[in-house]
Amino acid sequence: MLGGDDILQGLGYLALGSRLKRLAERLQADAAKAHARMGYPMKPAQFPLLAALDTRGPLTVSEAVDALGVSQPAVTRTLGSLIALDLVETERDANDSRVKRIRLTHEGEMLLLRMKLELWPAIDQAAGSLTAGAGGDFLAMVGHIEAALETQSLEQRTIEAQSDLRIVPFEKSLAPAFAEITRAWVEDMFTLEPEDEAIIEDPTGRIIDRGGEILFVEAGDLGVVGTCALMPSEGKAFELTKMGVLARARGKKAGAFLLEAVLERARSLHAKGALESLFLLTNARCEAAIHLYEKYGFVHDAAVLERSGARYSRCDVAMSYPL
Amino acid sequence: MLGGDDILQGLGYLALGSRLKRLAERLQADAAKAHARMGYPMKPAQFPLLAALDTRGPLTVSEAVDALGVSQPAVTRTLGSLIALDLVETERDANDSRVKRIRLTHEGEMLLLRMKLELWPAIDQAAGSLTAGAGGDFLAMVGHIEAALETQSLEQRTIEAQSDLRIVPFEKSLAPAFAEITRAWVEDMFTLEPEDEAIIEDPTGRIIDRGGEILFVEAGDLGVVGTCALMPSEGKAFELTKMGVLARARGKKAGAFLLEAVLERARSLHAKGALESLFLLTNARCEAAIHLYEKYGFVHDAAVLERSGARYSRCDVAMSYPL
DNA sequence: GCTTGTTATATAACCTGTTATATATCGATC
DNA sequence: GATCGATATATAACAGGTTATATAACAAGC
Repeated sequence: MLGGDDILQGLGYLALGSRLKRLAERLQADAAKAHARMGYPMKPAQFPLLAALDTRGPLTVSEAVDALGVSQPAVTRTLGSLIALDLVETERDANDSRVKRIRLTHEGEMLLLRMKLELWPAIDQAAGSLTAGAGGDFLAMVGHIEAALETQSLEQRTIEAQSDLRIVPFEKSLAPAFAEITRAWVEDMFTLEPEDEAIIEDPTGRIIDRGGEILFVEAGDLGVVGTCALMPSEGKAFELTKMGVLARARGKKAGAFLLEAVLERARSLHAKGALESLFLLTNARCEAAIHLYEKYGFVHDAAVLERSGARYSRCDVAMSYPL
Repeated sequence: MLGGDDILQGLGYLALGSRLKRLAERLQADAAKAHARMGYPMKPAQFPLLAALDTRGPLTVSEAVDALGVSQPAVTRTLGSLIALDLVETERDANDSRVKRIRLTHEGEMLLLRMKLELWPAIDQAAGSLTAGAGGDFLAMVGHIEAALETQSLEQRTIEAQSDLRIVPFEKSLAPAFAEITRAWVEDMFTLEPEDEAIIEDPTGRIIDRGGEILFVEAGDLGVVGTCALMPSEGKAFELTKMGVLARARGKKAGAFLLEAVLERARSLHAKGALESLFLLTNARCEAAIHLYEKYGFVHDAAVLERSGARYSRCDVAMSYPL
């Protein structure tokens, strides 16, 4: 059924919801087939309610909601379909006419008796055999996850796991931020050269319109605090350039976050055939930056230095990124 | 969210489908919340397709079906919603105009880039924390189950795990079978007494109409091969009686199966207040039967023998069932 | 070159879950 | 005892999965 390798598996925990849903659909479809084969007039969504009535005796709608852990409309609908099959019946409570008490009919009890003896043990055994040899008690793990979700929702856990860094793509209104950030770090360590000026003045013309990209990183309340560009060079070679993060955002790993994003874009452009090679030019005094570049896979490349190093007088280090 | 104890947990593997569905709904709902919080215009069902396009490049609809493991209409619908959001676009294949190739738009690529960096690692980590300490690798187990399902469907496994025994409740057309089975075993070991004759002649009047029950067991091609009755006695005491299985069905455990069903009915009647006590009368020569009764919880009871033993001359053993 | 089966995608109808909201009744308070 | 918030159930609309079937284009054989 699953042809080739499975994308959902590759996504790890991210796609767990989709994956469990897919698995659940299959299990329910097979359970429905088994019930149909035995001639039981039931849909799989109905038997949790039947089972609840069997083990707990008559229940009100609210009690059933509580016992099954599904929404109240889900119970109301299932109830309707079971009444249509004459398997359950309802009566209003004598004391409180809002509440409806659900009980099995005799027919329902007999059907349930047959299912419990004839089919359910087989399904239970079959499902058990699916998980056998999987290296643990699957039901217990599902129970553990349900309990963990009760303690703290996935959404809450996500918020806690999340950093406040955001990626923002270039748009005209961000041109001043691009200039400001670039000026800040260049003037801090070097002096602004004509090449810098030209790019800062017209990022749209020099980068965007020529097929390049500029990304920004935003750090929560601090707003845009960093930028980095992929600028087309000779042929399909691109230069990673103008990477800088404002001093006030140090320590938030904004640089690494931004570099990751830019490299992701470079790989995507490479996959589309728009980009064939990627290099960068820098200066040996930028130790932290060079360390970061190395960490993300850039390698020192003398050939690049020779070919393009003359663009900036400050440039004495060149690196390229293996694609 | 789950009030009190959870019926689905109590059902074991039987309700695994419903339970996984419930869990998946929660995970997807939380993932949707997280995406909404970040301002991404996406529904959780869409991101498997986006992720597939991201990691595999442009895909045809069929390739996406294959990669995601969902049905083709599901992909077609998701595709429609992503096109409406301008995140993907399609083009007809040049060679085969039936096939539609899906690719990310630039906007889609940028959104995906942001999600991949800003949110997905947090969701992945959060979901991972849910399963931490559950005593095993949950993802690996899910993968194992998926693989096991590929090998053999749950339905096939169910068929193999199933015996061919069935329970059939009384109806008029089964009165002759009731008589035949009862005659067979009584006449085999004893002689038919007036009490036997009366019940055999009119099971409806003597048992059913008085609130009793008669169940039959059917063994595949052999048809109905056994029966057993719950007959109202004094007050709310019931007698388990006329239990017999035809010789040709020996070795299929039909007796145990039937007894289980009858006791289930007795417990149900007890829960409703219709039955207060249950006893049976037999003869010491019926060793196999007595052994079975003991196995299922009946205990020898001299008081019962004294009170009701006179009904049959063959009776020298009485037992009662603790409720 | 027409027919006929196969393949790729689209559409329809249904299932079962959800959330949001309506309705009816209860219970408590003024 | 009228009102008003809370509670029990019903209804409506939507989400995302399914199966079954329709439509269009390709491919192969006569």
